[in-house]
Amino acid sequence: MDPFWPENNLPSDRMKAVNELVQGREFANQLKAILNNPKGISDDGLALFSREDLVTKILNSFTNTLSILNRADSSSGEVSDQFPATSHRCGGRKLSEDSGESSKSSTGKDRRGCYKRRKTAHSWTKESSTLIEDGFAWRKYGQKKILDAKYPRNYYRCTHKFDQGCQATKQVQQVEEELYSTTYCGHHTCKSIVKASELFLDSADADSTIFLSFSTTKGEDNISGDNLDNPFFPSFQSIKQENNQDNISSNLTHHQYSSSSEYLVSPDLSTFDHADVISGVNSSSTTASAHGLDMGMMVGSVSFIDDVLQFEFAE
DNA sequence: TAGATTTGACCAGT
DNA sequence: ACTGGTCAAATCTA
Repeated sequence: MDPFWPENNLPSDRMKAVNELVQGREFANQLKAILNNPKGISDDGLALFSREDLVTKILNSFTNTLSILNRADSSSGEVSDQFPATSHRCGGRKLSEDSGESSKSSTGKDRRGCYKRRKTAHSWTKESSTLIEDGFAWRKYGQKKILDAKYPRNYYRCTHKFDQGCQATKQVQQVEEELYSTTYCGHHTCKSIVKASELFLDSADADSTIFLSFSTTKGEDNISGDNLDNPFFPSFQSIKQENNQDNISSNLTHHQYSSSSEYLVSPDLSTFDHADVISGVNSSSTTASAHGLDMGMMVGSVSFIDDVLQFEFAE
């Protein structure tokens, strides 16, 4: 029997899940077509679909599929770490070990500690001198004194963890008086990703400078050879805004990524270990250019056209 | 009063 | 055994 699809699941659920995946594949194909077109413009000169829209659609497809699978999963009385969307609350824990026999639980209905620690998900670390507003809604769920650390570490999860099954988390560690290290784990699959996009799109006004970091460094272990020639493969990593363009070098935030950023239209196949250089920004046309200095040269430009990010790269 | 934060306990990984 | 990640009751706040 298929362990992922027990006998008592409704066939309609299976069909819904399949349909969601088929739809997601279709969106992914459209995205691939766009990525194969360096300018994101079709032959007739018209702009293709918004990449961000497609990414959102694909993520929604996954979220919906997970929800369906979760429903099916809970109805089967099993729990799965693969499908943690909305019922990630102790359902499958071996409660008999604790609830019935353990005397550790003070109330007898204490459910704390009911969790499965996630294996190392995609994560990336960002350091900055201030706490960063990244546009996502975070809920603090823990604070921990870390050995040899001067300050406690704060743990945040996405506010939409339970209503949308978003598994994104972040840890904020104050390293020094004015230095914070934020580690993001997992990607947002919630609607707030739109909010984040709007956040930086809206703020791309003429008075601000947009800093973009690119890297052409290959990942360690999960590069697919087929993608190496894709000009979007080493997609841009981060966006930082500063009001004073004179401070480009001093204000650059250094990022270390092991997967792509939330804003990216990226096949999520590369890893990054170096954020490189911003060359210049033309704020009047909201076009930015950037290049990586070491490991293979990459020059690219990014512009906002009708709220759609347009990428252009040249080797 | 609902949602967010605090905080001690629990548990997984090493 | 120890450390760090997560849970959930208690508490806070808008």
